[in-house]
Parts: sequence; C-alpha cells; structure tokens
Amino acid sequence: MIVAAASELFAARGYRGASVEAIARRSGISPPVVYEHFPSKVELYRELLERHFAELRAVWSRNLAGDDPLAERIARSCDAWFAYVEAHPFAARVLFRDGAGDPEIEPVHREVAERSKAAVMRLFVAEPGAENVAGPADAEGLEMAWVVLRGVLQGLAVWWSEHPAVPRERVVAMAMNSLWIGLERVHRGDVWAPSSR
Amino acid sequence: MIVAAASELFAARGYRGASVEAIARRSGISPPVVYEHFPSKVELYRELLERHFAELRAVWSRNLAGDDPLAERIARSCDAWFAYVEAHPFAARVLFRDGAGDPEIEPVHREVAERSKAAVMRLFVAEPGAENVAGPADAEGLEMAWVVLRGVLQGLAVWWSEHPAVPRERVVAMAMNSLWIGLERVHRGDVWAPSSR
DNA sequence: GACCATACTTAAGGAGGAGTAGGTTGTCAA
DNA sequence: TTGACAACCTACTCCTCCTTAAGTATGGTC
Repeated sequence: MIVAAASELFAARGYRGASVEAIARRSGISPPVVYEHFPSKVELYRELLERHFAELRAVWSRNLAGDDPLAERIARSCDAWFAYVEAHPFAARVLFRDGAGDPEIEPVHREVAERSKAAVMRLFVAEPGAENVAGPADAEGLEMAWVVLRGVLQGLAVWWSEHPAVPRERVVAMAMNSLWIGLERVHRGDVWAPSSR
Repeated sequence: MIVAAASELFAARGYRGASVEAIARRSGISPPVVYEHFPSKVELYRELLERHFAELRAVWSRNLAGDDPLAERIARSCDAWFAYVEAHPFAARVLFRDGAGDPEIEPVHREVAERSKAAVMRLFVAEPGAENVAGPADAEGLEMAWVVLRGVLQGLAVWWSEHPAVPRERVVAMAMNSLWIGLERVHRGDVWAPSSR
C-alpha cells in the first residue's frame, strides 16, 4: 500500500527527506509504479493529507453531534481525537508537524487547514453563548479561538506521538483542562480584560 | 547584514526554499562570502535561531520576574512576547513555523525547544500552587503544560504574522483568555476530571 | 613602479532526487 | 508454440543547490 508507506516515511523524515525511491521500496515496488497511481510526489502528499483530514473530520463531527451538554460532547470529541492519533501515529505527524516552511507543500497544508477552520467555526457559531467569546459577527475572534484550539490539540498530539507511554486519559485531561475550562468560563462572560492589569 | 537577509528568506520560503545564492544576493554579496562567516548553511540557520531564541528568552524572563501577582506578570510577559513578534515578524516565523519535518534542521529546532522547555518548567515549578497543575514531581504534567503554552503562543504568533492588521491587545487578550483563566482555575484545584463524564 | 593582502567574483564539482524511456518478465488466448 | 498485453524494473536525463577552487580588482607598502 503506497499511501501507508508514504505516511510512515513522510512522518519520519518529512516531505523532502522521504524520497520517492524510498517510498516505492518500502511499498515493495519501484518508482515508476508510484507514478502510475499518482501524477507527482506532491499530489501523492495531497491525497494523503485529504484522507487523514477526512477521517479526522468525521471523528470530530460524529462526536460533537447530539443533545447532551457541550462539555460532554467536547470531552468525547477530544477523547476520540486522541484515540485517532493513537491509532494513526503517522497521520498525526504528517498532518500536524506542519510542513509549513516548505514552499512546495505549504499551499496544500493551507488548503486543508482552511477547510478545517471553516468546519470548526461553523460549530462555534452554532453554539449558544458563542457571542461571549467573540461578539456576534466577529470573524477575527472566532478565528483566533480556532487557532488556539488547533495549537493545543496539535501540540499535544505531536508531543504525545513522541511519548507514547503516557496514557490517553492524561492527555485528554490536559486538553480539557486547557481548553474547556477556559472556554467555559469565557462562555459565561467571565473574560480576562486588559484593564485588569 | 547576512542574518537579516537570511531571516527574511527563511521566513518567506523555508529552509529548503531559501538558497544560499538567494541569501547572498539579498545581502549584496556572493555565496562564497557567506561561507567566510558561517561554516555551512545549517550553521547559519542555527546561529539565527540562537539569536532569536536568546532575545525572546530575555524578554520573557525580564517580564516574569518581580513580586507582583502572577496574573500581572504573565499578562506583561504575553504582551512583551507579542510585541517582540510584532517587531520581528521574520524571527517569529523562523522560530515557530516549525521546520520540523525537515531532517536537516529538526535537531536544531529540537535543541532550542528543549532549552525553552527547561526554562519555562523551572518557572512553573518555582510557582506556588504548581502542584495542582501536575502534582509535585510530575515531570510529564509539567511538560504537557509547557506543550499547551507553546502551542497557544506559537499558534497565535504565526496567525498574527499573517493578519498584522489585528491590534496587539486583541491577540494578547485571546492568549490570556485561553491560558491564564484555565491555568488559574486549575491552580486553585478546580480541575476537569474524566469521571465527570 | 613592483609586491602583496584583502575582499570579492565567476564558474565548476559533485551529490541527491524527481520524473521518464525503453527493455524484460510473466500470463493468457489462440 | 507463439503472439499480444500488462506489469514492472533498471538505468538514464535533467535540474537544483551546497560547497569550493581558481581567478580578479583595490588599496596600502617598500
């Protein structure tokens, strides 16, 4: 399976470091066969990203749906998120260890990130109480909230992929402590303000 | 000034994308002159990272010192941090847009990150109430807290460098809302626990 | 004026890797 | 047995880019 081998190698060595030759060899084939399945290296990379992103998004939206209190849904989603990371360590590293900085794949990442942002922001907006975070039509504030969310989840995911001995519950608890408690409080209008300095 | 040109180009095109030729030309010289100042491209990169890191660390520890309440010191540090990012947009992008994924510079980043982690963790431990975050000798918990802190600050810094029109106060407020409020509550022992599900 | 150090240049060495051309093996049908 | 076809491989081309070798202008010194 080419995409599996590619995931592992991209995760381990980065986009530049993983040569098409190496990917082919690990798949038990030779480079030209790769080019019969994908038009170019960067397209192979894009395909890979798309797949992982789609799976992750499915996990996320499946768990966020429902009528339970938001706290439970978020906790469930976090848990499912890290379960996915646990089951697909390469996916997480390819998706999150950025790859920004490389001009060739940066547009690909940006595109996927854009769609993820749109998806999350729709959820934020649909949630009652969201206006306390950002104000009713405040796209900037929502975007920053997404940036924070992403920063925390990505950071923990990458860190965890390098410390697999830590039990998942701990990582989930840390994510919830960092995100939910702060967000919940903000949700109630209990914001930190510069004037309090 | 070679390092200035290198910062800009590394920030704009990444480590691989910024050729030594381009860096030299932007400095108004030719490639061999670069090699009279730095033994190799990767060493130039390291030097650059070291400089930015040292400045950022100085900013951070200067503002965290003092006897005022922790909240004020953290707010001040956040503000100074983003002021630095504002003044040195290239530095921020070089430092944070990771570069992980590239096997050549990954060790360099890792080394700098390690020292930053050590510095921040010393601060955490010195703070009364820290045991609520992580327990007395819980290196894992402290490390995760650092990961979260880094994720949020990096994420916001990179995002802000792409949205320079947003006023600094907003970004600082978002950082404080995300980090401080959650941490403060955890500080008091008011943690989210998996059993609450 | 001849010599030399300094600072820089152009141009080439050499490695690594994406993508391709053309040959080779194996399978199936007649 | 033989021909057609598909799948795959080796080996090559082309290109980028780090690094270095060798040469050239400038300014000071005897």
